[in-house]
Amino acid sequence: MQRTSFSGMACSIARTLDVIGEPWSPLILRDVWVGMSRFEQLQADLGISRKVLTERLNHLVEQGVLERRPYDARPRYEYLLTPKGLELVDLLMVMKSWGDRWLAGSAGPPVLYRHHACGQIADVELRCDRCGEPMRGGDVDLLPGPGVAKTAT
Amino acid sequence: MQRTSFSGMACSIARTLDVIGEPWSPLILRDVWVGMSRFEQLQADLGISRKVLTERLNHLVEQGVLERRPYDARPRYEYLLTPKGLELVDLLMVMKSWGDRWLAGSAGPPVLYRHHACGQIADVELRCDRCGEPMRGGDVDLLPGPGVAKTAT
DNA sequence: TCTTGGAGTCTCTTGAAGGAACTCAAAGGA
DNA sequence: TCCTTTGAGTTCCTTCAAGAGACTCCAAGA
Repeated sequence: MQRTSFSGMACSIARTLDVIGEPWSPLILRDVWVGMSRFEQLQADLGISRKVLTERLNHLVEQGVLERRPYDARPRYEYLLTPKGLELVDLLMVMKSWGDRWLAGSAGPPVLYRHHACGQIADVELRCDRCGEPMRGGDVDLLPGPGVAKTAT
Repeated sequence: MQRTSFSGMACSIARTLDVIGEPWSPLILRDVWVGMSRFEQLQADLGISRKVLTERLNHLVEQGVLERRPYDARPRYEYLLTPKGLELVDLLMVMKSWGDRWLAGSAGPPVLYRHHACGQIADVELRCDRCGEPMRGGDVDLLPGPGVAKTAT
């Protein structure tokens, strides 16, 4: 995996990668999001080594993305999304759209989303939070912000 | 890095990770997006090992995310985003928003986006491509799609 | 002919990922 | 009371990717 940590870079993309950029982490997040919350379930579903799963879960809990909670009098725990983690699911939804579009082939999307608000099968679309118009890679200029060249505090 | 390939999974998130999930790949994409297109520039900016940079660039070219193009009569090449790659930038923009919100701290965002359409400093927001209402992790149900349990073709 | 510079390739070392066996603690059954 | 079961890790060993830096190759220009 990445032996070099990205967290020192003055870049929110790099910092985000330090939270969920390690191998398996996005898939763990996906599984927890859809309700697979226990160690054994995750391990069986992903086929990940138990050692790595332990490391990833610990990291995600430390980063405040998951919460570890006992669900029994015996030492049994489950992992749940925090609000911080739920907002990370945005990323998964965008990955799903891109994968559906470019990698699903003739078989079509493996999974569909039904949007609660309208009840339709839908995908996400990126829009400007100011004007509401579409906002994608080619639609912006980059400017230095206040946090440029500073480490996060 | 991930020794286990995710590409066999019937999941567009996993498949997308097989394209840009390796360490450094999203940062390479970011750099190319903002106009850093040459090997030496990328290596110097990221501090990545030359061997790994070569591997990543080759993989991204194979996957159709980048295009390798000579820019001189001498053997000199530059890397450019393909349309497939430009759509992947959606992912970077969402990572930037999340990182700004949860990791930037009091210093604030290192980088700002100015949206061409409205000229304002803005961030992306996820909306439903059917009804236009906000669409996030908690706003959808998952259904099996036509490509479920099939490998992509 | 020699030098320069971009774009890699090679080699060596370190350490993360895979895989499988082992541990631990509480509950429930014989 | 002791034994078994089960979820949740922990340990250990092997393999292979990442880091670091030296080396190569090739064409242009001095």
